[in-house]
Amino acid sequence: MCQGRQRRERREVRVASRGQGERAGLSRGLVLDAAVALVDSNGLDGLSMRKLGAALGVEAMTLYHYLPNKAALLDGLVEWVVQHSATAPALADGLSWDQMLRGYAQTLRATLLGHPGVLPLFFTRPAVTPQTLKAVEHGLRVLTDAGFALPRALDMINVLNIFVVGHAMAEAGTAELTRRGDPGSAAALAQLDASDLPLVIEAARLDQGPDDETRFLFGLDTLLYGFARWQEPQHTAAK
Amino acid sequence: MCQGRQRRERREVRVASRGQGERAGLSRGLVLDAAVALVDSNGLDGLSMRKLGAALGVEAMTLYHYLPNKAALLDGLVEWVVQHSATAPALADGLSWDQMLRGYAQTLRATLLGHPGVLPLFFTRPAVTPQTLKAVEHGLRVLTDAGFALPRALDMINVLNIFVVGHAMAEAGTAELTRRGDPGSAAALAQLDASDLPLVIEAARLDQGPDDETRFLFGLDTLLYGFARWQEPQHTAAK
DNA sequence: TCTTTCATTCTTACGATGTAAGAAGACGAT
DNA sequence: ATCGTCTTCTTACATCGTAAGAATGAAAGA
Repeated sequence: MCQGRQRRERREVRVASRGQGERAGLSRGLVLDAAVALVDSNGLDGLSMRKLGAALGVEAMTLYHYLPNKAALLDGLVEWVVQHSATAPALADGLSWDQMLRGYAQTLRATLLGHPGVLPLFFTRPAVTPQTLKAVEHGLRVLTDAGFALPRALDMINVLNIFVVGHAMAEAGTAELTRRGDPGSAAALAQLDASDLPLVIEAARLDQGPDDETRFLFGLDTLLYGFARWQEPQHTAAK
Repeated sequence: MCQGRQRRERREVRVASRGQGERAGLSRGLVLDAAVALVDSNGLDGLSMRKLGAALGVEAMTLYHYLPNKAALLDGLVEWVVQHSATAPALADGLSWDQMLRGYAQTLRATLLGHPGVLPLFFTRPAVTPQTLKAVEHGLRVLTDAGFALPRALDMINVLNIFVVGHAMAEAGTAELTRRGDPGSAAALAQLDASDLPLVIEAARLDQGPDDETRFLFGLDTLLYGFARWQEPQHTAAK
């Protein structure tokens, strides 16, 4: 195994230690796996080419054989998360259009929250993969079959996506803030005249119970209820 | 340009040229003004302490007299945008609850799109300032007066905020993508079997007309229509 | 077997970044 | 003048993405 002679300095024994000149047996997939793991445990800021290389037992420049640059690595993270998302529930047949959208939204939220570090990338790197297009196609079919006009159906999917990603982002953002002390809001609140904000304070007091998921479901149900308005009546009963 | 014409200029020829040892007359406000201008023209990536210093005719380290670190600078950007937002329309009296929320959402969207580079910061840096709390208080009062339960009203404001910020972010994100070529989606689309996605293709063909604002208003109206469901009937006619 | 080729990995180096530490200049008060 | 204080600059360090090219080892042709 570790046949490395000590011509050079002795390397620290790490997970992926190799002898001198030995190959690491990498691939784009393995690099992305390691990158996601790194981001999951250390956040996006903790992802650098050098650290990723170290996690794989390799120098940073080696990674450029599998990815042209760091932007491609970030694209790969989004792609990875999308491909590891469990889309099966939402693609099941026999669901009504609102059940389908509900399942889709909840699955997407769970997927995104499973990798909060990758989340911000979803805004600037639209994940247009065969898989996501298939999902959109399926969604459009269910919605048009249910009596929604095609452009309307696309708007609905678009709005729903924005809400889900935005809500997950907000959840992950506040979670990260509370994780490291949250110095800002306390100071700002302290210097305010509380008597000027009776409703805010009362609401904060009442609102300690509901968690993020409850709030998410409130928004989701609101959207679905609002969508129903656009369903054209002559199709409501059609298969 | 006209830089380095002399070793040390004593007269103030340009905005940012000072004699040796002369003071720059900075302040936190001026630093933030310059930072916003820099981000507006060069994007978030174009903002570095050195570049910001150069824009102000000062070395990078000088900025640390007005801000403890770069995170505080980013916080300041969010604060700046919030404080320069025109909240007046939404705070006008005599509006129905849905008119108020509509105006608020449209004003917020316009503000955010006015500084797209700052936008991503809104997710991780909740702008809890006296001004925003005042706006929330006003919103809660209008909504409770209109017959919404207080926790429900807070959820509504929360969901609306997420939708507006999320939508603005998506708009700014795709705008930036098209600004620099958008190589990804074309390649992905080309290698797909178009016949598998008839609805997606038809929708894309039909959807060339509506712009971002139309889509935004669709989502906004959907939310407002959905919110109305929670209005408790005994108050609908009050005040 | 030797040699050529090629994929993979490493070394070195450059410019840019955030910022710690402290020196140095300018100014108001004594 | 001397002092403190505010402001600015200088220098330096670790870390970042990555360009250029050398070194290694495996596979393939001679």
